[in-house]
Amino acid sequence: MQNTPVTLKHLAEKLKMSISTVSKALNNYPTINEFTKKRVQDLASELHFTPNKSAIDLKQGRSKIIGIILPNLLDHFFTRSIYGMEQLASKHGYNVIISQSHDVLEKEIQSANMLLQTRVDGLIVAISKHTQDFTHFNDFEKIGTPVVYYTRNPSFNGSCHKVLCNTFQGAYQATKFLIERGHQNIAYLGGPKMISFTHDRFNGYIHALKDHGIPFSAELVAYTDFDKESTITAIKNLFSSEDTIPTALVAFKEPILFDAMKYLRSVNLPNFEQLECIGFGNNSFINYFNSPPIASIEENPESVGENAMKLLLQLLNRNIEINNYQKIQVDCKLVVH
Amino acid sequence: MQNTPVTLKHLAEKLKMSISTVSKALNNYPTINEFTKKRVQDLASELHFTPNKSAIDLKQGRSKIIGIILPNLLDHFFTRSIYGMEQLASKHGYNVIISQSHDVLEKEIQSANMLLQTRVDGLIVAISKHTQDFTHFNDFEKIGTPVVYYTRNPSFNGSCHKVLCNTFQGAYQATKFLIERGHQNIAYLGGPKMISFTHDRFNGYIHALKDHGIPFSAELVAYTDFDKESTITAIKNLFSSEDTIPTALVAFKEPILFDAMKYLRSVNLPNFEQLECIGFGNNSFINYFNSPPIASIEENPESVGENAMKLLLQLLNRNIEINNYQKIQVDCKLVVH
DNA sequence: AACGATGTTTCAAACGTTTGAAATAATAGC
DNA sequence: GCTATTATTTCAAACGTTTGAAACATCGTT
Repeated sequence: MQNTPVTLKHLAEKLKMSISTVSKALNNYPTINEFTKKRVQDLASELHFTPNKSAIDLKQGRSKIIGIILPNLLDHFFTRSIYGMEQLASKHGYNVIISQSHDVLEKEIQSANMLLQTRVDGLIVAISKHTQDFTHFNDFEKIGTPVVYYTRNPSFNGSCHKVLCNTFQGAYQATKFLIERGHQNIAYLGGPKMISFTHDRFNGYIHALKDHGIPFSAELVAYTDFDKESTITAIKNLFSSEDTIPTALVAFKEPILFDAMKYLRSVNLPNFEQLECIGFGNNSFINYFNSPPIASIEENPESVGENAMKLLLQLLNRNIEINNYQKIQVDCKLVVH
Repeated sequence: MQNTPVTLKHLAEKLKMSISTVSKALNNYPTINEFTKKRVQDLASELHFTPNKSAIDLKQGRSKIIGIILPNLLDHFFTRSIYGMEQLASKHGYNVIISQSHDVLEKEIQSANMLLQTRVDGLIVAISKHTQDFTHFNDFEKIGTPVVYYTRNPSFNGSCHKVLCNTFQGAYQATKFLIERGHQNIAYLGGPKMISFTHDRFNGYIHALKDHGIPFSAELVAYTDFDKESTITAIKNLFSSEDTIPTALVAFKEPILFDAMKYLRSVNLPNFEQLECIGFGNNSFINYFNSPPIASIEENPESVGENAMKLLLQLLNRNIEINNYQKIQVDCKLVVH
């Protein structure tokens, strides 16, 4: 009933050899005699020796930890992206620490400081929607810790590494799909204007219209701030004009779309059953919907996460120079239900 | 453009004082002159001094980190429970490291070892569904690190700390609710038999029937292994007998319930619209369902998480002796939709 | 018997902190 | 002007590792 962890020193004393021999034996140094190695390793596993990570990290000046800061864990996009990151990280001997900002700048700064103290070897971050100032992230780069931004595109131009969803392409594809199904009046329901990709998505929508010779109508576009009331207001606007009643809808994010559809059903929109909707997300619960959206724009979060981690690992291995800023886009995929 | 983190030594040299003075000034020791403190603190923040956590942890023999091992982050139960844990932990100066086992024993052991090396101060764990052997967790207690099991009840009896959902009470309430709405043929769709609370839930169901004088019928009970096929088989069984067609259903977990409802709708079950269902979970997407279950059993994961963390903190502060094993149950709440 | 060569182990410093004890400085009392 | 007291700073060891350099052991050559 030992109450304190076994150390190299303990092992050394029991085996009557020096600490360095024990250390080297455990790390399989070629200069150490094979028989000695066996003796050491046997005792180590017998006593459940577990090296003290703090000591190693301190000595080595690295932590083998990747920090991840993201808004929250309730959005499946993020949890799925974590999956991609973790897989790759652990394959390269890194662990991850996840910290939620809850989309609050204050908390994001706290998380950053925590990870700075932890001396993470690298940082992957989906910034909060309020982040305009980036000094809390610059601190990492100042000490040589690479930072990769993902999903949420920071507002400064160029001088950072980023991995983004090709959200333009996603919106384009969805719009095109609806056009090809014969729709002319396709509405676009956008998200908060402060989020970077709100505009990219809008552009995808616009370009698809243009490429197919469909005139753009401002009456078919509205924005919501994510909350239910604001979504309903937007939807009311979209469906209020006499001449251009939407027959299809592309929405910024599925929960918004669901709110919209629920509302439209509740007010008995004429031709509700004919209305064809597509949102970003591909939420797994769509399977259970009674009248699901016709398709979803799958953003492949696992792949986004994996790409972000891959880039970070390349930066850590100096396969890519830290100031050779990269921008990677991961394509979306239209999933028809 | 400094490329290495600022240390106490740097500060000491710049200020021409000893490292200990700097350290004590930053830690606000009463013996240090106020003016000195100010000088030190000013320079520290000017140079963005960030203490090296590895060094502190090593010196202090603790990490101020709580390890959390759980099956996955895709289940909202777990992400919501994390919220409760994190809140409380950070209030007490602890950070958390989350590690997913993906319900695979192998990965759970890996996670445990990682956290053991990290020398977490405490561990909270929802065991994988295959965990029978607990040696990888006993290693923590051997070195005095308290372990709290939550949600998933380990199979050994008594000698561990645990925080569980009062899943018996949840099932009881749901069943009672259905009885009071006039149902006599209430089916129970259970989960995998290896998961501890499958049986507790069944017992809740049984006791509610008994307390209200409704005879138990084995034909109204079936089990699924979580996958869709197995759920459908179970549902077929439940609805196959002539005399006892269920008019209500209590299900082990909402996704299972959704699969079941989807199937029943697809085969045009007579009186499908009258069928009243309740599942464990209270998934937020139920809001968007066209014909939602009549109610949900809300397991209050935030509260479960918070209670687990609270217990762990009490163990860390020695407000509760480590071998004074605690069992805490958190009540469920029936949410009518 | 002395000499390398080779194989194996140990020494000792370092990583960045913390902290009790010791040293020094400043001040007051007489 | 000396001592006692108090305020402030510094010393030095320690936490558990890693690792290049140095030390030691063994053995075959000549």
